Amino acid sequence: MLDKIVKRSQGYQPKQTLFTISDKFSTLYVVRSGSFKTTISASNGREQVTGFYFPGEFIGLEALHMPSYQSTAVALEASSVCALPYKKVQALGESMPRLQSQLLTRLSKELAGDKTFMLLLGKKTSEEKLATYLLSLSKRFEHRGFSAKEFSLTMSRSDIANHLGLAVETISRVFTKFQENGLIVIDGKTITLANINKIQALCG
Amino acid sequence: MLDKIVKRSQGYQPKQTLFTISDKFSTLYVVRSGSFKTTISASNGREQVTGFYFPGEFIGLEALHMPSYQSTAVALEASSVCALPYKKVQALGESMPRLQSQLLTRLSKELAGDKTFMLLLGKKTSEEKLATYLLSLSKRFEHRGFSAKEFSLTMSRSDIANHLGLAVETISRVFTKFQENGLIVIDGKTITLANINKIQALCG
DNA sequence: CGCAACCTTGAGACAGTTCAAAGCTAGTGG
DNA sequence: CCACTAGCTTTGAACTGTCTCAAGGTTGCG
Repeated sequence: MLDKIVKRSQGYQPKQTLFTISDKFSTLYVVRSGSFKTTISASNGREQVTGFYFPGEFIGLEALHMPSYQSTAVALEASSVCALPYKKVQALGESMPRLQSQLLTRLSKELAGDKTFMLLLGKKTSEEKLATYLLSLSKRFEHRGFSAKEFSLTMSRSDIANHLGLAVETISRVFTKFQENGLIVIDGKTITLANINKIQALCG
Repeated sequence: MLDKIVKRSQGYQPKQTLFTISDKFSTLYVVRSGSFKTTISASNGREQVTGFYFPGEFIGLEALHMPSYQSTAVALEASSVCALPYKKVQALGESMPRLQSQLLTRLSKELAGDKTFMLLLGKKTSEEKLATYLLSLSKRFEHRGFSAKEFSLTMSRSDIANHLGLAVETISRVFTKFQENGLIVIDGKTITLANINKIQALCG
């Protein structure tokens, strides 16, 4: 269905920018391969990682009907995307309510996810935060047909820490503790969830 | 436009529930008068206030195309809403792309707001949090044609604290400090922003 | 008017931060 | 193919913003 409006499928290098807050909004992106992070920043330079995006997921939904993007999106590794020029999506949507409906579904799911994430940021301890985060990644990968137990952490410790509202050092310590307790095994960028039940129990 | 699908306009008492997480999703609500809060809760009983809603604002958007609501909505004062049965919204949307477009806009704005809120929860100090919150309320009221400087805090200190990821005691202390520094004046439930520039400067 | 819920203030405790330094890893060019 | 460097990660130790606990004030409803 979307084939008709995919403008191009483009490659990105690690740290390459997909769009910036100051860019005019024109295009929705769907991750084809690799992974991305989105960030927003406060006036004083502090940054918040607002999300990570994997194959099949939409980037830029929060900018729909806005003059410009509301965040900055950056590739975490060698990645590629499908670009959906929004004008075409909209034009096609007029005759295909299903398409708009698809978008509504994606948006409301991301919204629901963000509300859940507020609970994490506002109420959880560092261990609960990391446990919840790892499990959420696991479920997303599983949903897309990948292993729920073993996957690659393409984002840096610092990105994870920032996203979860913690200092890098804290994340590092919790990773170490989880490993000592046999919950996970880390080998380079690859993490294995050795005891998903125990991780689940730690989520709070 | 929406007149055709408004099912009823109903009144709610303080603390009365609009919907619960366990309720089947069927209806979108638009606040007509008063105010509401939405919350989600963790398995262990901890709760997070995910948002406050004032006249003209939609409640329940994150449940679109979901089997059930994703949060609980409760009236903060005597309030009323317009109920939009989603089936009718959807049916009408087929022939009126504008309507779906309206929904997309609302959703993406709420999404953008939530991303900004992550920055607050993850990176700001207690003073920055409260300053940002007060200013955000001020802008929302101004946008709807009410005073930007003086309005009623219909939610409890405890709701504010919870929403901002702080303890009630901390919020109380910051309110006191802001008052001592001449930033605000509080009289019962009414707050006056005495020095918006200074508050703005504190937002971080 | 009296009770229950809410708000404020104080003092001590602690989770997570900051600062500092050493270990590791991956990418680059000779 | 190895040596070198820059950036990332880990670990330790001291510090601090916010929380928790406790108690006294205030508000508003019935």
